[in-house]
Parts: sequence; structure tokens; C-alpha cells
Amino acid sequence: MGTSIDTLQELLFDLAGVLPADTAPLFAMTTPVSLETNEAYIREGENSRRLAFIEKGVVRAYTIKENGDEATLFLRWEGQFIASHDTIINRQPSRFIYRALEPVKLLQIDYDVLEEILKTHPEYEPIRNFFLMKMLAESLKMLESFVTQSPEERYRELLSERFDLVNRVPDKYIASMLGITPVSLSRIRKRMHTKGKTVT
Amino acid sequence: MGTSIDTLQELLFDLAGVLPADTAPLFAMTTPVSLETNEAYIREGENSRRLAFIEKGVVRAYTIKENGDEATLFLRWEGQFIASHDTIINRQPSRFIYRALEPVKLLQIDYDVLEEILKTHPEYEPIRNFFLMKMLAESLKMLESFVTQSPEERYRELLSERFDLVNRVPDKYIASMLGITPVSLSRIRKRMHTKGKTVT
DNA sequence: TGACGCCGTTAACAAAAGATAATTTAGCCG
DNA sequence: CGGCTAAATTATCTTTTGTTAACGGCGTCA
Repeated sequence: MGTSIDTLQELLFDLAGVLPADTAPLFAMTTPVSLETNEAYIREGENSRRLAFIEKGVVRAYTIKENGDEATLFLRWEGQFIASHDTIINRQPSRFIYRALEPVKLLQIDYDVLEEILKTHPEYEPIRNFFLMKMLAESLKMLESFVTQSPEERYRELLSERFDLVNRVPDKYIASMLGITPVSLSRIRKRMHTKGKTVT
Repeated sequence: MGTSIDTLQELLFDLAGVLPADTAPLFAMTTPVSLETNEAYIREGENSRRLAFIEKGVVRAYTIKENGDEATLFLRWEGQFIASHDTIINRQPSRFIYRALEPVKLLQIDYDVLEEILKTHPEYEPIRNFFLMKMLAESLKMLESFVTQSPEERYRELLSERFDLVNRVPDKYIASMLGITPVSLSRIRKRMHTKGKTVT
């Protein structure tokens, strides 16, 4: 146990030079959370401003479209952060659902509590910036892929960069994240088998 | 003159309760920049870590694809921030070009300088968070539109939310931002004229 | 004014994706 | 092991997009 805390302490030290011994005030406010497969972490309409570091497992963020279909915004896995961006950034009830695709272990903190701690411990600010920048970088990277690549190219890139993830997650969620239907993803895979076998 | 500074000072006060009189150290390090139509603000391969508040005009962030075509990642206009995310977040030479589509007025600061100021003036931290969150919110909103909407729906939404922008910017850049070709955008517009005239 | 270039539109065809439904595969639970 | 259910594949048809090229409008500039 304590793996998440260890990892985050390393992060803090690397980023801000804060020694593990000095992080007590921060980690005193974190809560370990376990989720079963298919359990919701944040539900639609929820207002809690939770932020979590994923120690283990995969979490899917998705929304329900007007026609009732689900659309996966992104997947997050161990080493990444998840946050209810509607509630934290926009102070709106969450339009998104965050659900575990596997048994998940999180280290959770409430964003409001984090802000309180930052008032008295500004030396932790780099953590907040780090997590914001990391999420921004990931979003921009996905955005970039949508304007520069075809669905097939996005899938090929995902395969080459996150092969493990693609194999852990049902195809229909991968398809949805790529902005296409499962049927279409299936055709892309067929095309890839018959034609060019290259993975990049 | 001073409009950008006034706007930012209001922002700072609203966000952090910092009085305009106390923002001298911050604004002493900002530089007003003017760009002509079609002038590049940041070029491909550049390493400068510039961050700017747009007082007036529209800036386009785009990249050159392998096949030589351009792909527009986003457009930014007055009241928004632009930043070279490759250099600031990833510390890599910029793969993107930031170019003025109209005469542009910016208030610029170097991110490294901003970080220095933040070390001695942690009361400005909310500014950094604000700009990061704003960029993150915008990116996530665009990402959401890609996984939940068709190109036509994205265009209709853009029209209803940013009609002024669509009319200020050549269609081909709008198309590229929507992830489609100019030909396809033209067909979408034709369809919208003949069929449903509703804008949402 | 006339030539040039850029941009938006249109056309024609190929390629890909959406929608729907049927079929096969695979995982899960008793 | 058998049976149930969800997921993935396949098929068919429609719609949309990509590609390429041609055409017209419009502004710039010599």
C-alpha cells in the first residue's frame, strides 16, 4: 500500500523540491478510493469537485448524447489524473460520467480542500500546475489528432502508442473515443489486416 | 491605450482580489505587441515560451501535415490567451505556427519571466490557473464536439455561438478547424440553405 | 483596365462512415 | 459444460466526406 502516495511524493519532489516529510498537510487530506468494475466514480448531475490520481485501473469519461447514445471523451489510466472538469472549471453539474472499466484504485482529494491547502502552502502550487498542464497537453494532443488525422490514422497511432490500453478496453469505447462507430472501427481493423500490416 | 492592461487588472482583481495598484511588478514585465495581417507570431521550430493576451484581432494556430496541407488547431480572438503549448508544456520546439488573420494587438509575457514573478508574488498564482483552466476548458469543449457531433452539427454550433468569428475568418480555416475540407464545408452550407434553415 | 491569384462553389467519382440488422464470437455465470 | 448476454464482425444500403478538377467571383496590382 501507499504506492500512489509514494509516486505523488516523488512527483512533488521532482517538481517543487518538496521533501516527502513536508507533504504531510497535503496527504492528510487525501482519501484512497476503490472502485469495482463498472462502478461510477462521478455521476451525471453531480456537483462534487473531486480530483484523483489513478493508482491502478482504467476510468472512462463519457456523456449521454441527445439520441441516448454514449460518447467517450477520454480514457485515463494509472499514473494519470482524472477530474470532474464541469464542476471544477465551470462550476456546473457534471454532464459527464466517470466510470471504472476495471477494478480501480484512486487517491482522491476535493479540489476546494486542495485550494485551501494551497493558501497556506503555496509551495505545493507546482502540483496544481502540473496536473492542469498534463490534462491540457493530453487534450490538445487529442484535438490535434482530430484535425490532422483520419479515423484510421488515429487508431493506428493509438495502437502504436497505447497498445496495452487498446487490449484492455472494449473496442466500442475505443471507437467512441476516436469519434466513430464500433462498426466503422471493425472495418478499419479489417482493412488493416488485409492491406498494410505496418503499425505506423 | 492600456485596454489590455485594464482588462487583465479587472480579471486579477476578480480572481485574486489583487488591487490594480499592486500589479505593477507583473505588468512591468509585459510587452505590447502588434501584428500585421498574415504576420506570424510564433513560427515552426521556435523555442520561445511566449504567452499573450489578445486585445484585438484573431490568431490562428496551425500545423503543417506530412502531405504539406495545413491543419488549423484553433482560432483565438480578443479576450482570450494564446500560448505556445509545445514550448511551454512540453519544452519542445513548436510544431505549430501562430499567425494573425487580422491586425492583432497583444499583451505579451514570457512564461519563464512569469514563473520568476510568481516565486516572489504567489498572490498572482490565480492568474496562471485561470489561464490554464480557460485553455483546458476550451480544448475539452472542442474535444467533446468531436466525439459527440457530426461536422455539420459542429458547424451549426459554431455559427450559433460565434457567428461574428465565422464571418471574420475565411471559410477554409473554419473547415480545417472542424476537421473537414473546404469542399465539404461548402456542401454543408448548401445543405443548410436548401433544407432546415434553423441555426440550432 | 487587364492579368493574376486566391477563394468559394460545383461537379463527378471514389472512399469512408453511418444506420440497421443478422450472424458469429467470446466472456460469464450458474 | 451449457446457456445467456454483450461485443465484435459482417452484410446491405444510404449518406457523407475526400479527391481532383473546373468555373466564377473578387480583389490586388502592375
